[in-house]
Amino acid sequence: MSTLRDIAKYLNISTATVSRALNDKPGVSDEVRQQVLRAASEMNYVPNVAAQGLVNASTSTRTVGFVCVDHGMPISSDPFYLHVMRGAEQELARRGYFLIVSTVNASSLTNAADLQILKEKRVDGLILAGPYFSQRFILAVCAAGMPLVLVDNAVEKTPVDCVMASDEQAACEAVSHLLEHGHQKIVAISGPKDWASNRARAAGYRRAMDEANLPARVFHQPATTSDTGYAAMQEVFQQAPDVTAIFAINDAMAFGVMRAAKEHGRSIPEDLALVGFDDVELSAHLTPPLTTMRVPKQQLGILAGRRLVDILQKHEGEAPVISMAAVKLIVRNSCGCKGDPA
Amino acid sequence: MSTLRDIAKYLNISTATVSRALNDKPGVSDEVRQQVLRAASEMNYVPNVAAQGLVNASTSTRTVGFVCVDHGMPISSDPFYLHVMRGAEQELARRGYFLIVSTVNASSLTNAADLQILKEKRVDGLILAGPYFSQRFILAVCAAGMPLVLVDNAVEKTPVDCVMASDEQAACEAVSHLLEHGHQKIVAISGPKDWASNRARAAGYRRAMDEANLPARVFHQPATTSDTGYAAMQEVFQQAPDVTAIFAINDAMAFGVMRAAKEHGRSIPEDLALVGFDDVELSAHLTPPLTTMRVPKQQLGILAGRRLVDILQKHEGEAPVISMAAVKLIVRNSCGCKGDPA
DNA sequence: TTGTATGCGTTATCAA
DNA sequence: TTGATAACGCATACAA
Repeated sequence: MSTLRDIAKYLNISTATVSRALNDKPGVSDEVRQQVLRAASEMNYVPNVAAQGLVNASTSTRTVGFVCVDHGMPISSDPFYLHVMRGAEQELARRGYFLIVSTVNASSLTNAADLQILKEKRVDGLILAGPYFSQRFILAVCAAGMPLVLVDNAVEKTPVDCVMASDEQAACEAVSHLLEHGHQKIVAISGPKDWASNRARAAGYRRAMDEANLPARVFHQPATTSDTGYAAMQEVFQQAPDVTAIFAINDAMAFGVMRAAKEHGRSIPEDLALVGFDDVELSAHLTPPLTTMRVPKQQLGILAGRRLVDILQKHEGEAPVISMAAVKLIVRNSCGCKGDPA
Repeated sequence: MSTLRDIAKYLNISTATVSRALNDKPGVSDEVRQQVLRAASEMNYVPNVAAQGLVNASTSTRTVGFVCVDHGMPISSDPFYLHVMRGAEQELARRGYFLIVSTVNASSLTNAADLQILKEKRVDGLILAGPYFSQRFILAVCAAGMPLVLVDNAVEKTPVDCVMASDEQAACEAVSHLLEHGHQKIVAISGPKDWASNRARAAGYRRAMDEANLPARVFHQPATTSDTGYAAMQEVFQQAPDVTAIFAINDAMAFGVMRAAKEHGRSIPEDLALVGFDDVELSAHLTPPLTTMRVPKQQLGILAGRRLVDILQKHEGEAPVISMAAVKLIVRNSCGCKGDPA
């Protein structure tokens, strides 16, 4: 409840000195600095953000925004980004920042600059989570001078800070696992081509196939849901009925694959091997349990938060960096490996 | 980017008048008011929260905090409160408020008033989600004059705003379903006695048993996780080996029950019927699929957000209210009902 | 090293 | 109905 002035009065010095001492600025004798620090803690001083935010734009709100887009789908079935958010919040809190979360619906994403959170200058920086943000939108935010970190997204030409899973390599590993099982006719099922993670994962698939001198084929869908996985599988059954293994670009699509396979009387993994990607909660509990690549969702958030604070505190000096979190193969049964005895 | 002064200058009037017009305060002619409103929208005026927050505490930050506690457990396995948060964010955004999320660890919950979010006066009100907040803590927050809405929690004597599921009635319904299957020896498995939802659900169980003139017995555990569900089940097998049906206070505990039953060679539902509570994502996908009571998690958040804004805007006039969201029985197989042909 | 003075954008008080 | 002006709490340019 006490203010800078209270401390100044108490010590019979000026508020300017108190401010300098508290902010580790030069121009204060060590002795006075100590006194101020002690008094501040005794008097339970807490800076007033509003006042700080008001002063010449140099200062900050120590708040960042976490934005993801509500794409109609029942997000409840995919708490992926919620876990990312948790990670971000955790890291941000550790470094003294607060997190404002905001879900925008896809339609309001056209005009870049009418994110309420931006207009009101409530945040020092933004974490944009998910592939639904368009290049144009992202670049517009950048152009507005707002520090930015992308999660599970990336822009093509311009360098922008982002954190991804190591999609390409992990996809390659997933497909290699299928190859080790002896499969040769392996097809990939994916969502939109222009999503960064899809692109990278498809590339990993292609590399693995190429290294094995096998032809690659990717079936694209407009989304990466269970339903589109199902739809993709119908295509596969029609156009490539002899495939023996599927690499699904994410677990949700893999679920659709399982449903389609069951309807076609193909049992997994005997008649059709399957590997997913993400390792969402459900995957371990399906029949058969899904072999998949585990993306460290919370760590993605931690990395994003950490990077954003670095940018904020270093006054955006350095060039953008791309962070990639390691992904782990989780062997369960859908690939053909034997299950746990349990 | 434009300020009050910009508008004032543009219209050749004073900032005071502009402020009054924009805030629907009396003392402005309709004509001027119209002009101001038009100019504001033309000039793309957005109020500066920092400045508003600085001025005599009368004004607000239009921000509320959503805090839940990190209780060591891998929260990832239970995104319950994340869904609540989504609901809150959605409703709050609709009413022009922002949401700061904050996860505190259990240990820092002792000193009520050192929630950073409170000290810094960043929020106008708080949503406290989950049963982990102690009475003392909650009352301390209230005493600090911070508007407050509880979710899935409630205090004993003092009236505090809160939103719950209709736990008592739903539990009664769940147990009734078991009774309709002809079960008589039905036992309840629960967590801590002093959690509001556990108390209410146990009461519902007791009422149903009582109405059927059957003896009731509740096995308590220190938490409501899969592991404690498993532990509780061990007790049941020892102390009441002849039970034929279990009412688990939540799905997580039900998962533990299923595991224990399998180990004891009791198959569900043939040898042991089971009903859970919450309907988390996983429940539909277990073998057998879990019959359970569906708690509308997102709606809980919506209700909490709505109530908090009401409090904030009505200047905390009226008395606290308890909102209870309806809960729906989801019949699957663990209770003994036949499954879907699918 | 320290203090004085000013401004940030808004609301509130008081006078016109 | 309007306008001038003083706060709000802090950071900083400038003077001492």
